[in-house]
Amino acid sequence: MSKQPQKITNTEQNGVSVIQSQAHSSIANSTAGLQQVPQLVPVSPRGGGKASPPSKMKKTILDKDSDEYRQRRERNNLAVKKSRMRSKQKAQDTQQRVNELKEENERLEAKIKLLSKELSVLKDLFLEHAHNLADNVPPATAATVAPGDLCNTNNSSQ
Amino acid sequence: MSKQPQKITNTEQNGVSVIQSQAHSSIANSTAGLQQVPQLVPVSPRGGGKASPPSKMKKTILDKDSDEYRQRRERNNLAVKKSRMRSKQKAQDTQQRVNELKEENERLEAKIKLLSKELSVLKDLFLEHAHNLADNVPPATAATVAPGDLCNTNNSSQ
DNA sequence: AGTCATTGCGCAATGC
DNA sequence: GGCATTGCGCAATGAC
Repeated sequence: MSKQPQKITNTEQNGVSVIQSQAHSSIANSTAGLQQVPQLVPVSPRGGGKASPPSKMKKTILDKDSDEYRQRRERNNLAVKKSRMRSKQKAQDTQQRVNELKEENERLEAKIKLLSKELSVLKDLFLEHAHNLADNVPPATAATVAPGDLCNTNNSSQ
Repeated sequence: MSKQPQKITNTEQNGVSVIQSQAHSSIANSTAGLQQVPQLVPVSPRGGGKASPPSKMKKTILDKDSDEYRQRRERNNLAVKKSRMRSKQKAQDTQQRVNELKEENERLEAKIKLLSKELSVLKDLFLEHAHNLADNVPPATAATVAPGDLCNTNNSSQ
């Protein structure tokens, strides 16, 4: 969201475009030789001889052709790649976890069904028996059971 | 500590795409007034009469300064952004799904525990009663129960 | 001050 | 032709 009718394409600095190149030297560009043309080197930060720490200015402009720059880039590229790989892996793992959990869920649900069934059978049996007893002789332990407590097949937890 | 980059995978943005040759050039881009050097025309990829549609050669080299090019880029950038947003959203959703499933899992597990408990209580009661009966009078329906079937609290599915 | 890790972004190739 | 995906490099920023 947000797009203006403008074709900006570049990372401009805070007002100072730091672009510099040229000198297509050799540097081991095993990657590829690039070259940019513009050469805009910002003047020194401040004509002053002093440098105030609490200041908030851009640091040394980075030289694109610098050896260090290239090295830094390369390292970062590597790090980026690593990071992305890891990120992707994680996403994949998460997805798999979902599948596993789903399976587990089904398993549990099946178990619940089974237990419920067992329970209901047992309860019915029990009730039936209790009736029989009541029909003939006064129950002994049967009455102790408190059927109301165990007879709710529909277990409602929260 | 890791490895050294040694691949020549480079598709730098600035430097044109290195399709299959080592042609690269181009310049930068800028936002404000920076001139570019739109002079970059890779030679024809195939030296031949070409003109065969079914051929698999690169098409006209794209001009960076072309209006259409810019437009195409802009569109793609938009699409990319959208795609990435969606991707991220999806990952997030998946993560949440994991959480939900985990919760559900716990719930189910608790329920199982409860049912198991109920079942065991009922069974014990039942057995006890059966014993009582056996002690006094020969059982009637109690024998029909086949305790072995219902007494495995530890339900082991597959 | 120095390093790696993350992240937004644009480019280009490629898959529909 | 067009959008969607994806890998990649760059740069800013975060976390040590």
